[in-house]
Amino acid sequence: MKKKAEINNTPICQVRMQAISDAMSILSGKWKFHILGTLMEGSKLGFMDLLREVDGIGTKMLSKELRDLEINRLVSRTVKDTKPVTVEYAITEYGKTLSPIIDGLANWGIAYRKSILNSK
Amino acid sequence: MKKKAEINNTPICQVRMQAISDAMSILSGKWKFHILGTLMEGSKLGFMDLLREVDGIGTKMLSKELRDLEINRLVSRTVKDTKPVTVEYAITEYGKTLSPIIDGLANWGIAYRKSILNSK
DNA sequence: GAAAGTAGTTTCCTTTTAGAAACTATCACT
DNA sequence: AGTGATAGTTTCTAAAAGGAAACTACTTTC
Repeated sequence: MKKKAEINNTPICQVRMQAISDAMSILSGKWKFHILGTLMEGSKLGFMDLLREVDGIGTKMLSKELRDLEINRLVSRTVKDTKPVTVEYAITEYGKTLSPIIDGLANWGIAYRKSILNSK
Repeated sequence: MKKKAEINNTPICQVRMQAISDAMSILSGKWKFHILGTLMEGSKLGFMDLLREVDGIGTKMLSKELRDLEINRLVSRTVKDTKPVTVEYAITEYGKTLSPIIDGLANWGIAYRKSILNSK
């Protein structure tokens, strides 16, 4: 005689689900992981550097994604008073806490490719 | 005199980036993690069970997301020849390999909430 | 003074994603 | 014969995401 949700009704599950939604809303979009991954490799990159490194991205998306990441304190933006004004984007200490997740995702993706090749 | 991408031009980085794209394309969408998380808690659930457990999802999305997960071998679908036909959805062994990632994401999301509260 | 590099913004358009509601189809119970 | 449960599909629509190209604005170099 169960009509309502049972499994996901526990407070622990609801907190977990909410946490996953939070994390995904911050990391969603086509480019976030690529930008973060690039900044984790080579710290302190300019806008044009990122535009070259992140294959396929355009200025509008790069600008928007960097703003999102900055708002969430995962990336820092520093304007330098150089001759032609330059901007330094870098990953923050807080942003670095994502690296286990990014590594996990990358390794899972690599294993996934292998499992497809092996299953043929 | 660098004009082209340097960091992400290494084969290792390209494989990593591709792997992240692969993983995200499989796990993208609003509901995948919720469905997987639910199936990890309570194995063997029917369509209507999932509809009740996954708060807010509709039949169209549930059906579509389950199909995607099944195609990627993360979820199994078994039709039982019961009186009114029932279907059992369960997470596969392969799907379970995602649990460290889901846990990582959940824990990061929980920490993120806390960091926001503390920074006030 | 024209070209090229810095860092973006704006506009317009297409594609993708998601949701609500209605519908199909089968079976059991009353 | 009507109600309610199973498991979906279909249609129509709205909102979000993404991209190409043009544009701003400033500076240095040729």
